[in-house]
Amino acid sequence: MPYLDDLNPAQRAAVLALDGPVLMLAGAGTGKTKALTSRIVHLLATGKARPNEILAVTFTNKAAREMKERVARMLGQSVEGMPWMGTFHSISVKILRRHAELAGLKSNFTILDTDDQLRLLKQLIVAAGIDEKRWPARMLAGVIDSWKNRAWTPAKVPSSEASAYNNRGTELYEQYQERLRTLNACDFGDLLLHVVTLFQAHPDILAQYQRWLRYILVDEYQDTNVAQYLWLRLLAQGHRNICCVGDDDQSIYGWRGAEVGNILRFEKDFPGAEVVRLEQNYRSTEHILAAASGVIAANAGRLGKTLWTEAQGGEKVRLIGHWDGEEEARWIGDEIEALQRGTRGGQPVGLNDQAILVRASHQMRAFEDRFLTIGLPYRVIGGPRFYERLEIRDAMAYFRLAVSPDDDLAFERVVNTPKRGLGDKAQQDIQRTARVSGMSLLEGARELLAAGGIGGKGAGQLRAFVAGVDRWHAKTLQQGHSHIELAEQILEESGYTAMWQADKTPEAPGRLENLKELVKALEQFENLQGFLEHVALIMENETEDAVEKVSIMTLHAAKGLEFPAVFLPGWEDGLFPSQRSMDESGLKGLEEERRLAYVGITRAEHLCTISFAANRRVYGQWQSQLPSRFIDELPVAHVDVLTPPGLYGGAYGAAAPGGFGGGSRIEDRATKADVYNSPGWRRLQERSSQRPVSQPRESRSPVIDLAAVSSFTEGDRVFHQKFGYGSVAAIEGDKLDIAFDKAGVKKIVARFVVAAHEADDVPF
DNA sequence: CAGGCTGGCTTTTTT
DNA sequence: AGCCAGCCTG
Repeated sequence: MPYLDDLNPAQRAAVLALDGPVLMLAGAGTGKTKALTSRIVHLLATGKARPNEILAVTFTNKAAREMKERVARMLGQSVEGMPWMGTFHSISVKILRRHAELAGLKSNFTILDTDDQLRLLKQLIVAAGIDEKRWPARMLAGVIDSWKNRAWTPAKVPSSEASAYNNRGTELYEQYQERLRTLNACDFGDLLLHVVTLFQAHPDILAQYQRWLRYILVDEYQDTNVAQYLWLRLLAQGHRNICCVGDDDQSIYGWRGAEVGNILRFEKDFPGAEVVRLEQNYRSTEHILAAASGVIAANAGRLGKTLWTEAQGGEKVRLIGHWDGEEEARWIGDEIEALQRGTRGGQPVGLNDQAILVRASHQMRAFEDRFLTIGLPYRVIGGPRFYERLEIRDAMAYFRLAVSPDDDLAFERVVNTPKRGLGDKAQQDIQRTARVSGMSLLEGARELLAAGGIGGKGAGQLRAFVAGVDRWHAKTLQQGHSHIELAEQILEESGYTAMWQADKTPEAPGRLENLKELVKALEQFENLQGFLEHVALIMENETEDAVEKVSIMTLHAAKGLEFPAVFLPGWEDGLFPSQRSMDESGLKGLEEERRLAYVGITRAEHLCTISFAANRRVYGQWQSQLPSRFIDELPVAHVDVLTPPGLYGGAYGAAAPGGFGGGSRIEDRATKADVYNSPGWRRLQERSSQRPVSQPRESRSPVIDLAAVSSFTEGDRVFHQKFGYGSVAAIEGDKLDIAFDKAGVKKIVARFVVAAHEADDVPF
């Protein structure tokens, strides 16, 4: 078994314990995925299970894909034969399609995304005569989601929740479920919920799956919610061969229903469970690990793990304070360039190997602005995703309508997009006609037209729209017709493409580009149906870039990733830990924030730089900030303080041995006199005075595109990917001051913009 | 029906 | 400060 030789003792123990319940506590960077995949390979190699008898569950498609690839690589063959490897949701859909009728659905039910869900709820809210302003649909969606996360059907919502959504929550939840059933649709929460209720109501079906799925593996167990927990427990009750992998210290999704409790009480749920701890870290230096451990140690109720590494030395975690957020961004930009060139000492660090991890996405802006100015390539991870974009959702609605003409939500979305002269009045008439006759909106429209119930110009256009849907639908039923051509035809004939071609806003060219990409994505599918099914569950858009870029993302988005150099800006109380988190969830919230800090630090392999600013604009108001309480928890021995003494912040650095602060209570930091007289603070001062704050660097930008510099003159019209159209107001070397039509004046490096006329003819 | 104005909100996000 | 939704006006 060559794959076993590759493992350390703990990993091997986790792989060899095939039977019975196993909890694999895998710290950051301890080779968790390796152990997990080896375990699957071992199950197959020992003949304990056949490929279709292993249930391997992850949260994200990305994790599922990664697992598939790694197992395939280790086996030297594809994993086509492992149908039960996927996300909770994709596996649930598979189960639910088979038994849809038992959940009151047809097996071709559609899966609604958040947007559809919200529009539906809005309708119910209006119908119930509730002021949507005071009681927003988002709130109701949140309430219903949290109930579904707890596996509560409308009947099971406890009376203690009766006050939810102005006392109308339960009632609306019931109506919503009713509506979904009529539409033959599910939201994401339903996928899990229906499977759980199905298993509970039909022991025979459950037993069948229990018999089938002899071995169960679960990744990121600390992120499971109650519904997922029940889902797993029901399935695992058969053979009790369940292996859950997770790290309680990395549980950061409590706010969306994840229960750390699930992992904490695993041993109670599964008596006799074997617990294996993976603690040898292969990712980070000892200083980085020590810093992370120092912070997380402040959390109570941990299962407890101590990461260690054989790696010696390395750089300490760096800590620096700045005057404000802009200076912080400037300094980090300089540091990144210095690392890239290798002028900071040590090997050059490529931009792909550097990341900035922020608490909240609005923090990204300062960095984007700065990087645009200095021409530092960056990529933002986790922005709006491809399939969530307006134009993609519109196009998808057209496709849905072609496939199922009775899809009312799709009908509503596009009946007047592009504008067909069908305003509120016309649409309400259609709705009413449909409701009265108990038909779909499309049929309602048809009937209304026949009855002459639609006025003047709208009538002709609606007739054309209905005829279009009929035509497209007929084509989806024909064999041998190219679905790609059909898609193009739909976008063309509906006037949707033309709508964007006529649009002169800066986003229009990009949207046309996206539509082209959408059509291209169809190539990988047999037909439109297959494509729609895929998109409902797999909302992702991973683009591999040829150009090296720094990554900017939230701490949440960074989980599971690693980078040689990591910057953690904005470590200020209120921002990180987030005030809102503490207000809403108290100590629990604070502890989750602390785990977020732990996740952040442990992303770093070699260099981790934490920073904070003394002043920051919050909602447009300048505020003076205190350094994060987490900074007090960093062990002094593993941190280099780069901040000039007495300058900014200044509140960190009390005398307690081993840490910067004596505690995390605000009162502690208020006694500044003590702090400044303390040995700890003097030590900090001595250390930081030995080094310049940041070495002066020769001025920046390795690559200057001379062609770009010379090709603009003042007054030129230009186009920028993010800011749209504008005119050149001033030129300074390779930098342009551009007055954007929408975004105001910005300083931008010339190679980031194109002449406006070039942007105009993006072909479609 | 467009376009402009005002008022309210503002953490994290996968499926 | 900036974004969005809803409202009013032309």
